[in-house]
Amino acid sequence: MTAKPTKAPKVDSTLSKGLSILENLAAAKAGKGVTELSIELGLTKSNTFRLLQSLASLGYVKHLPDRTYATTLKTWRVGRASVENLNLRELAASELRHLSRETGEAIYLAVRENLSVVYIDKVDSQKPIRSWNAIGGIAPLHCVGTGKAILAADYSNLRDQLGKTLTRYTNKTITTLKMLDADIKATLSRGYAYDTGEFRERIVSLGAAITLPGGEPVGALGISLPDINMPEGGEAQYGSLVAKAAQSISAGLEQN
Amino acid sequence: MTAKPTKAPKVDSTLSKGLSILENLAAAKAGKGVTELSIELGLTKSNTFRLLQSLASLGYVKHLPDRTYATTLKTWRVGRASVENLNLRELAASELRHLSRETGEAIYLAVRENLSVVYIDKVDSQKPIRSWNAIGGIAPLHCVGTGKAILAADYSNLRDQLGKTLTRYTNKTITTLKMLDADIKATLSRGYAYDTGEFRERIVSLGAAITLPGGEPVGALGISLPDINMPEGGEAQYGSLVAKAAQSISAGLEQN
DNA sequence: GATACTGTGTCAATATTTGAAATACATGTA
DNA sequence: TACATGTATTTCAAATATTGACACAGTATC
Repeated sequence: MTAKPTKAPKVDSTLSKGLSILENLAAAKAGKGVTELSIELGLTKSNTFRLLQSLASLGYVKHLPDRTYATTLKTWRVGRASVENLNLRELAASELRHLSRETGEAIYLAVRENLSVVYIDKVDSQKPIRSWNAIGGIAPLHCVGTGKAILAADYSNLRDQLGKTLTRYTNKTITTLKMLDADIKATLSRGYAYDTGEFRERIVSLGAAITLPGGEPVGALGISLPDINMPEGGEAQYGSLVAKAAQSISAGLEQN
Repeated sequence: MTAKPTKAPKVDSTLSKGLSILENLAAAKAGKGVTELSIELGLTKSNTFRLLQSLASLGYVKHLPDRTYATTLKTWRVGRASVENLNLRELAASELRHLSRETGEAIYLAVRENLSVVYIDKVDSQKPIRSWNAIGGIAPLHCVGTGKAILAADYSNLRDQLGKTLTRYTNKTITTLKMLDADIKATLSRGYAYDTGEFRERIVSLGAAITLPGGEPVGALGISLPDINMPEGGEAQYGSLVAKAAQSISAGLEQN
């Protein structure tokens, strides 16, 4: 599926296995034993054991008293360092709060990663009925507000990377490039992207891209809410709010 | 320094080198080239190159157009996941027991959920007259010890999410942001939060936040008791007890 | 105390990783 | 344009580091 079409990957197997253990452990609620891990990952027990030893020596996992293994916070620290150097979060923080205050809905800061957006920061909704997405969560580029905003900002490049048909998530999802072309055009003329429930049933979102001086998108802001929370004329209102906020951050980048 | 005194470490070198590249790249402000990396890490260029290829195939680093390599957000997501599954209860269990032994009062472990704290663990009071709260119960952030401690640890973010006026529960409840500002300031200087009966009439509580190395709060410890149980000078005594316990858990996180 | 699981250690076979050196590419300089 | 210098890639044979099978050691369960 993620096969590189032109090149043979040729990944170092030790590294690959070690990282897959780390991923598995990081995603686990509780520690796991050698046998359990080896089965899940399709490795031999000895191999799994040795890799765990190595990861433990390196400080990435720890050996719990109940003889299971779990990730340490080193994993977290390494990852955290990498987003800190992308100081978008800092730059966007005040606008996130502003949007939250204005709308009371969930506000997201997202960046693109391949054909998805990754949420790198958010402010939770203050309303009882709310949409939910964890920081670190991902969503497909072609069906959420933030994603479509980024897409629109770099469409000539990104369009070709999308497959011929787009994965459907709801009955509102845009699944053909032709339909997407029209939607992107509308997005550009409006100044914000509008997702009418194309990823999650009944969850709508508005998004606007944060761009570098040259116009290259580095991320996007989004407002996400259950459709029943949407007030009369909310689309235009929230849309222009998010667009203005994104513009303001983009302007801040200029003087960097 | 971290040498295992009894055992030979015997770490898989490929894994070790790969992770050190990842660490180095994550800590870097900008992308780095093969040569630069190989020199910094004391590896040969070929070796570095191959490992970078592998990491790229696995999605942990990306090859930028300027021929340098930088970490992707995958690194961050893996780490983030590990924090979300942090088993706070286990880590905090011994401190909960310790606080219970020292004070005999009800001890709580809480995490934030939007503008409330949720109690995820507790040790019941051993005294006949006691306060009570179920595991899974919630309380507003702005009026209990655990909540105010968390608030204080991330005030710049959380302050704006609070409404203009705060819900009143007792005649002690802090209901304006201005008053809250002052209380948070006092909390920070003391090292623990003090609730004088602001949520439940005549139930006071002390709280201190458990924080990640960066300072981000992941939860809080609290002691809750009927005011008539409070001994002479109990505020400072219990306050510093809970603060010390929370610090100890936080410190435990560091060296993970 | 036997059974059936786990986790941990050993070791030879060999597949995998490695470093040196050759090559390609980019950029700058005359 | 040719040349020089600095990168990034590729190749490939050598050998080391990794691997899986198996043996062993704990623990829990019956």
